[in-house]
Amino acid sequence: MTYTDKDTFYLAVDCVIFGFDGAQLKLLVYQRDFMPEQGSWSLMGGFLKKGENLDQAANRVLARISGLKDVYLEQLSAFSEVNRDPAARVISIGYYALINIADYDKKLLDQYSARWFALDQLPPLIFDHTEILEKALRRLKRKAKTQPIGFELLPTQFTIIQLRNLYEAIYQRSVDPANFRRKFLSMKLLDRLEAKDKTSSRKGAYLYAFNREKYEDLSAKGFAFDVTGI
Amino acid sequence: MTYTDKDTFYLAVDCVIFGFDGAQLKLLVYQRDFMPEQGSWSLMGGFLKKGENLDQAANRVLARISGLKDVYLEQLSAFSEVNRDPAARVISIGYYALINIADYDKKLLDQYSARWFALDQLPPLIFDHTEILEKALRRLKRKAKTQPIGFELLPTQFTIIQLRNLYEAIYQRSVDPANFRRKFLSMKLLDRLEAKDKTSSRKGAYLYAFNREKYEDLSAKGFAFDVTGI
DNA sequence: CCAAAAGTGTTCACGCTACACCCATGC
DNA sequence: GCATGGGTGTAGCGTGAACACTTTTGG
Repeated sequence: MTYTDKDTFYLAVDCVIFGFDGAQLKLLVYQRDFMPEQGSWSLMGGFLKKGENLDQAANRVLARISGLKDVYLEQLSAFSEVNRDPAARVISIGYYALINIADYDKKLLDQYSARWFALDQLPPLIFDHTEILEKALRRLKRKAKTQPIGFELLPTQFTIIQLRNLYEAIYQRSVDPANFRRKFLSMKLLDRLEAKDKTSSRKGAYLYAFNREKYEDLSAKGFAFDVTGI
Repeated sequence: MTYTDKDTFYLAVDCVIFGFDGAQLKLLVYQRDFMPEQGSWSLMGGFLKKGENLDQAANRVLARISGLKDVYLEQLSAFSEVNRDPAARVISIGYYALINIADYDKKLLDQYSARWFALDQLPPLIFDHTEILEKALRRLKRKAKTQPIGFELLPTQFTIIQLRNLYEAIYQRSVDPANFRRKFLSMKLLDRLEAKDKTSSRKGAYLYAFNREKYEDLSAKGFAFDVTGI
């Protein structure tokens, strides 16, 4: 071995898992079943194994608690304070995931003592997990303006109003319905479907679907998704 | 130890070091003096030690090759492909630094077989260092629009034209002089000095200094640095 | 017909863009 | 006085913000 005089470290991944219930942005956390801090609320995490890279480790951890694969998952950054985990020197790589909360298998909640919390009702989290969450939130707020990642949090069919509710939840402020609608439809990335959602009005609201192929096409031609001015 | 059944890993930091010579954005790289890939061009890097966090390790590495402290340094992300370093499993945390190239101690170039390269004249880099560089460039391009980090690459006194040259170098495109000047001065973060720089014209161009105190003040009051529309 | 939610139109102000123009200075 | 780069003025266009307005439907 070439680097035998160098130190080695435990490496963990911790996942900030976001979901959207139609009104609020929510976070999936669980109660640790091992020491230290057994019983305290924690982000879903796990240790990196020799044969895998960090993205693979994060996907493995996410699949375990959510039952989901092919989920939007993005690396945040490394958290390395010397005493962040009192039990041992562990460097953690933060990730955040966006999942459609309706796809989530509720049976897993009991199995892992997990719970969805609204962001303003979160219990205290262990270690530096609140810091990881804050980084995830900042990243989500930034990315949602310039990448079409909001759709990851919605069902495949959704109304413009639901989409607006999502953006209002992410940015914690109200958004003008008329301008939001125009802004999004002007990008021509949403296909209007025949069906209407009549659960919240007599008139009914058209359902739309995000046309990812069209987005990829336009992106290749220099188009930039942008809803900075909503 | 609590996690004794878990794997451990070497952890490295690799620094993308940017400088600006007045016309071009440049990158400081060096020739490795140890195996593997001895003699190949590489980002400046080093291994994390037990008693320090990643930011400290990156600053240590940077101080060694540049002789500089208190340099702008920001974490990019983790690079963890299983075979990225053929000699051993090493997870690297990428960083990028912005330094005033005039402050740089040229004596260190020989000492470390280091060299400044223009971005379009870079030699091949080892491992995944080109990927780290690309991430650094994307980050720099994004950040320079919304944070006053460009000044880190300039002397404390500079003309508006020099500042514009820097932005043109970062974004690889020409920028309208009139609009750039107005945009920057409208933020009122630059103090105009008495002195003029007469090296490139008879008339002379006023020197300016970035007023960081004013920036901090305004930021606290909700002001957002923004040159997106240059 | 009415209430309520979905969806459209219209005006205004501001900021980016482009480019014409003026200014200061050394030779 | 004129060439050269530094610096200012300004008209036009596009877009976000605000809010009034029309549409649709079940009761």
